[in-house]
Formats: sequence, structure tokens, C-alpha cells
Amino acid sequence: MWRRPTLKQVAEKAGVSLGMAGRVLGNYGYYSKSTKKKVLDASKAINYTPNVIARSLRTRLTRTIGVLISDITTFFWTTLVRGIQDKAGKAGFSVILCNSDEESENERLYLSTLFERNVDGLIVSPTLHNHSYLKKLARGMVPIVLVDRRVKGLRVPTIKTDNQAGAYEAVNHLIALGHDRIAIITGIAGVETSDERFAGYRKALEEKGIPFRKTLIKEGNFQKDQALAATKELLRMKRTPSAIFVCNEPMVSGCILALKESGLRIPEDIAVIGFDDPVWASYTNPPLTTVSQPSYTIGILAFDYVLAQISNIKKDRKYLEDVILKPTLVIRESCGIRLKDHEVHPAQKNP
Amino acid sequence: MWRRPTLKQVAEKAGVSLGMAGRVLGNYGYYSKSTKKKVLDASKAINYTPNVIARSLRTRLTRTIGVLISDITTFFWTTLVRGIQDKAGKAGFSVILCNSDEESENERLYLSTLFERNVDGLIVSPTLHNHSYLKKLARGMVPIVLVDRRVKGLRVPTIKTDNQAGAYEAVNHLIALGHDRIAIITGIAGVETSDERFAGYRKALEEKGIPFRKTLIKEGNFQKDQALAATKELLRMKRTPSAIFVCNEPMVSGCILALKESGLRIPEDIAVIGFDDPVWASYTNPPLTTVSQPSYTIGILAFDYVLAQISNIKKDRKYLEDVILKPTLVIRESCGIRLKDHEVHPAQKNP
DNA sequence: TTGTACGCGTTATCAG
DNA sequence: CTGATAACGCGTACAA
Repeated sequence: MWRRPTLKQVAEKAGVSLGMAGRVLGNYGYYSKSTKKKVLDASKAINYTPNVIARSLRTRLTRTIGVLISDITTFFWTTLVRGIQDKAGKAGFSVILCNSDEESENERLYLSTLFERNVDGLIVSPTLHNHSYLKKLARGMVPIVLVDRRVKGLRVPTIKTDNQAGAYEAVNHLIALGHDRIAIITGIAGVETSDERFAGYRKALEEKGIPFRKTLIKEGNFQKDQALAATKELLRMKRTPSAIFVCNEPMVSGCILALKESGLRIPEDIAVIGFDDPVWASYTNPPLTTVSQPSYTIGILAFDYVLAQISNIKKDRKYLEDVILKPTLVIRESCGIRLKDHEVHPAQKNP
Repeated sequence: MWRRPTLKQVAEKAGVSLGMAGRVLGNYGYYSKSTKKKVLDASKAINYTPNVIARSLRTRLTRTIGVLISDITTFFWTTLVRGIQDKAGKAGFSVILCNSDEESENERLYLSTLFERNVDGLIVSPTLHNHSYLKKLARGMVPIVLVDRRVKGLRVPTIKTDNQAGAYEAVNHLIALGHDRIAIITGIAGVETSDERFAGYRKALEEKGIPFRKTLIKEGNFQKDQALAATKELLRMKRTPSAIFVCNEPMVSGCILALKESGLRIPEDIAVIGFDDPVWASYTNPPLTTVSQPSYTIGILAFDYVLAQISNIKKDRKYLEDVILKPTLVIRESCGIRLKDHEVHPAQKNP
């Protein structure tokens, strides 16, 4: 099998020492114009490319970061990862991508292989359980930035959106349109993202004095199928909800599917509001009203923040703090037409 | 800064030689039960993990593959990549992901950094121009598998779907429904995928004796915006098309958007048929009829095929040949109701 | 300005 | 069974 040319071969070809060749190719130290030319020519002649592995062993730097998220397949993560990659590419970093599928086992596994591969930094969206290994890594073993969710007891910069605010706004929108039986399909309970969105839901209801009914709360797992099942359960109730707040993109898919199957019209028979704003949100019938997160930006920032840690720019305290981005409500048609202010639901008590 | 424990430290702690420690931890060669225990204990005690970089330098193997596609953000690629990752993860391989955005410049750039990083194999979807570097790499420098598209003059196993057949089936479907002014929004001309789909379009028309009009052909760039513009142009024609065949997912988005803006109803005023079957295809109004590609499977196979090359299982000639998967037409409602056989368009000439 | 020599952490060979 | 010891390819302190 073919073997790549080495610095040594360049040096021989150029008739200089190995160290000399290294200096001009690495562009450091002193060297004369003439040797520079000799080395460069030799390098080109034999098609030399540096061996990054050897360099890494020496410098202890790989210019690689590991990214561990739940599932590249969902819109939120795809765009977030694209953000990371774009920024990383420009900075000369490669990114190794892993999907945990929300399984702590996978998280643990990937985290350790990533660490063994000497990545310079890690961008992680932690699963629900067993963060012991993550915490261990965070104790100075490798720079880490969290995205989307924090972990209790882990002091690591986190880039995320204000989920509670997003959910609050969504549910308020529903209330303003006259809804008072608002169901919610949450994500996995315990995951910060879910809990915050649920909190926003609850806060909105409480503020307007709308009764909070346990039967209207369904726990999903962030995935389509379970949301579909949950929606069906909701529809089997004696008094069905007048609106459903679905806490992420794959789950809205499931919900809409269930609604379609049951022949219900949106929003006439039941309103739907989602979280995450994928391209297809404008194409549904009717177009989906939803909370939009700046996922691409989160990716960009996440990379900036690991890079800051890697480069040790800790002087800038900014890079040690969390950043919490504001989501925005994108109003389309799946909740019906917005009523005038004076037409808000009578149940509203706090002005 | 913290430094990871090394084999040497394990050896010292265990009171054995470096070579010994290496043998038991690497599980090769001979060692006694007692030294095994000593080494294992020491390893655990100081939390040893092997340094993959050093190993790679020695073995010349990185257990890493590079994946270079156009854009992780589109459905086809996301699922394909997920296929690769799933298979790679199980095989103990990491994957470095890069987006070319269909720019040869980026391709060249990423290809070289991937190569310098000593990836064991490469899965690439080549851009249109300038494959000189790719060809160079393919000359025994690193195992390569192509996905989605071939490159002229490059003898490398390629995993793709039969685009012509897919397009042919799509257009035939349209014709069977009585359409005779069928527009097409193609991908980038010259890219094999596009050309094949175009060929399928043309073949279907010719077979049924439907006139082939240049004005009904718009070249897109695989992206949403340009397809949107193209659709608008189509609608500005004196005689607008009765149906549009749009050659990939992001472009269907653009097309539908344009149609919506113009107030046209699908399929009453104009039919739409797409290529690629993203989740949202069932949610559009009406649900989108489209050609579905087995993208996840392509990813799986692609990894199998590079791995075969890496492991040198070339004895199995199977792994040297292209595999061309059959797409399937998913009929929903964006082309209208299927007519009975005897109702096919009168222009049909060849039974 | 140039060359020498050592170290990075493993794997693997070769005597004992 | 075990212990030295030589690569792997590159960076860099040190000497010349």
C-alpha cells in the first residue's frame, strides 16, 4: 500500500535537514530565502502534505471538536449543527458528530470515544440521566459547552433559548384567541427544555386564571409516534381540548397526523401551536403557528464559546456565562384569527 | 493544564514494564493472570484511557471516515448521513462531516483537510466541477465511495438511486392523469442526478408522444429560492403549464410557496410532483405526490462499502460495483385523482 | 541561519 | 511470560 510522503523525505529531496524543512513548512523560526525555495520546491515535487496525526501527538492539539446531540434528523438539531460546522470550518476545525437518541448509555459511550480521540472541545446536549461521566470530563479534562439544556450542578457555559418565555407566549396567544381548554404534549419530563416549556404553559394559565387540568397534560418523548398516540388519547376525552400546545417539531408532526386521521379541522375544531419552526410549517394546512428558536445562532455561539475556552480567552468573563436567546412567536393560521383585545376570553382575570 | 495518564504511568503504578502494560490493556501477546490483575488495577486507579492519536500514528489507522456532502440541512442528506453514522458508530468509527454547498472550491478544501487528517475512508457526493483532486485521492491514496452521483472517468463504487426511473415514473403518472403541459424544474445541469432526472422526464414525454417544449424547462440549483423564481416565471407564460415536476425537496418548497403566493390551487389549477419524500410531504395542502429515495439505506450501504475497502475485502468483487437503488412513487394528492386507464390523455400514442 | 536530538504515547519486535 | 527498545512523523530547545 501507498505511503504518504514525510517531512524527512522533503528534507532529503531539498538537501536540508529535517528541522529546516519543518521550519519553512511550518513557517516559524529562521530560514533563508534560498532554503525556503528549495524546501517548497521539494515539497511540491513529492506532493507533501503534513501528517496531522503526528502533529497532534506532539502539540496535544487536534483542531477537532466533538458534537453530541440527540438526533441530527430533527430540524432544530440539523440547523444548529450546520451553525457549528460553518463556524468550525472557517476556524480550521473539524467536527465529529454523534447522535445520542436521548439515551444516557449512548451519551456515555460517545463521550468517552470523543475524549479518547483527544478532541479539543465538546459541544453537548445532555440526556436526562447519569451525567457522572460528563461531569467528570467537565472537571478540567476538556472544554465543554452545553446547548439547549443545562445540567444541574454542572458549571459549564450553556447556550439555549428561553423556553419558558416561548411557551408562555404561545399559550398566551391561545388564550387571547379565546381558548380555555388548552392541552399540552410535553417532552420528556426532567429534561430542562421540557420542564421550562411546561412551566411557561402553567404560568400563562395561572396568570389568566384558567383552570389547570391534569387530564390535558400528556407527556411525550420528543418523538412523533408518541405524540400521535397522545393526541388520540386527548381526542377520546369526553370534553376534548379546544387547543393543543405541542412542545417540539417531530411531535407536532405526530399531532397533526392524528388530527387528520380523526377528520378534525384545524383550527375550526381544534387549534394547534408548535415549538420549532421548520420549513414545512408554512405548508401545512393550515400553516402552523409556532414558536421559533434561533437554532443556527445557537450553533454559531456554541462554537465561539468552546473556541474561547480552547484558546483560553477566559480573561473575557463573557465566555463563562450562559447565553439565553429569545424565541419568537410566528403567527400563521393554525390557531385561528386573532381576536381584538376586547374580545379576549372572559375567564381572563388579571389584566 | 491537566494531562491524561499514559501507559507508562500505568506500568509504573503496576510495577511492570511498559510493554507488559501495553499487552494486557491491548489484549495481545502473553501475560500471566497476576500481571493482568496488577495492570488492570493500576489502570483503573489512575483512570487510564488509551491515547488514540498516538495509536493512530503507530498503526496508521484512525478509525475515522470523512463524509462530504452538499448540505446536511436538506432531508435527503440528513437521513443519508444518519444512516452512515448509525452504521459507523456500531463499527467503532467516528465520522467527520463537511458541507460543500455544491462549491468545488469547498470540496477541494475539505477533501484535503480530510486527507491530511488521515481518515481511513471517504464518502463523497461530488460537486459539478474540477474533480482533479478527488481523482488524485482515488488513485490508491484513500478508499472512497461516492453517493448519489458518479464522476465521469472515476472508477469508484457508487451508491445511488435510479434517478431516471424515478423521474420517468413521476412524469408518467402526470401524463396518465391527463397532463400534457408538464414543466420541469431541474437541478444544476451537469450534475448526474439532475441530468438523469431530466432524461427520465424527456423519455416519458417522448414515449407518449407529448411535445417537448423548451419553455417548460427551468434550471434550478437544488435550492429553494431559485425554484421559487423559476415557478414565477413559469406562471408568467401566456399558456401556463398544467403540472410541474420539481427535482428535489428544497425546490419543491420554493415551488409550492410561489404557487401559494399566486393564489393557484393545487391540483385544481396546477399539479405538482416532487422528488424526495420528507416528513412534511404528508402535511402540505394538498399532500405531496413525490418520488421517494431510500436515502437512509444509501448511507448504510455507503459505509459498508468503504469499510469493505478499508478492510481490504476486495476478494468480494461485489464491493467494487455500483449499487443503484430503485426509487418509489408515493402518490398523494398534489396531482389530482388518478384516472381510470381508459381515460388517459389522448396524446398518448405508444401503448 | 542551520543541524541535532529528544519527546509526544503507542505498538511491535527481539532477546532473554 | 517479561523487559528493553525501535519505530511512527513532527515540533522545538539547544548547540553550532
